Amino acid sequence: MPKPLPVVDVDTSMCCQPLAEAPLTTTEATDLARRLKAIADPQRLRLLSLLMAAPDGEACTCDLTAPLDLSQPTVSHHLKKLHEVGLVTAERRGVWTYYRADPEALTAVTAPLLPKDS
Amino acid sequence: MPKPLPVVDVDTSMCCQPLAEAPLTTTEATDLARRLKAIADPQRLRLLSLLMAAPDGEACTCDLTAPLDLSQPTVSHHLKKLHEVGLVTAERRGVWTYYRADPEALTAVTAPLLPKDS
DNA sequence: CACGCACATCGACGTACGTCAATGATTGAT
DNA sequence: ATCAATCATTGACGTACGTCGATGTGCGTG
Repeated sequence: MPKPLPVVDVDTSMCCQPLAEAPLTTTEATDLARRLKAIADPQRLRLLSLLMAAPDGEACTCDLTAPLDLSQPTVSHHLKKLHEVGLVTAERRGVWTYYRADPEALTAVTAPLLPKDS
Repeated sequence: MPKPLPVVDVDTSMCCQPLAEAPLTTTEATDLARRLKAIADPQRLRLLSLLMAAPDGEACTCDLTAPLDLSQPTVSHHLKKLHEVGLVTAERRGVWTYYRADPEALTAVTAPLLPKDS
């Protein structure tokens, strides 16, 4: 049999005491989820790691299609997704567009998830 | 006109030098993306924050439907998603199921995204 | 045993996502 | 001006996601 639970006033409308104020508002959660969705993809994670491991920390689109084994439009699409949330920067140099991962934007995504910022 | 780019051997098949080895393998990226997808949702982020801010760090399903303004099946679905990747623990006590956020699992998700672990 | 409560599962719906082939846009070179 | 190369955009396809109502499951009470 299960352990006896600390009964308080179960037969009322409220089964437990109300929760404390949540530290994340609706808009905060929406914005954070938007950035998290951008990196919550295997190919985009590999994309970021490829950029960070690249010489001079940058790479053009044509460099990324082969190691990811994806078509050029797909890589362009992923880079756009990452760019929209500010996780990568884009710089056009001649025919090529060089992408670069933004470390500060990455830490800004992980910061709200850490236990406490005391 | 754009700046003159450092030409090396552009007219060959390879436009640039190949990238350095990526620190993320395909399986690593897939696994990390799976856990990131679990938290890349506004409601699940609010769910986690509600759990962490709750008294004793735990709450049952019935406590979470009202502050999230979601139906009970939807909350149950989100809790299952978080449970599948180990971000929350579930403990049945009587009629209620008490959920609790796992701080170590959260830091394990953010760890690979931080700049360097030197 | 029968009833009520909390929770999980199922089925369905609309929407968003990941991917590609085809096409358009822009740049540098001939 | 024409051409080739890189990249972005479009349209389409299958799949997965978020949400709900309805239903099933398990537990505690009378």
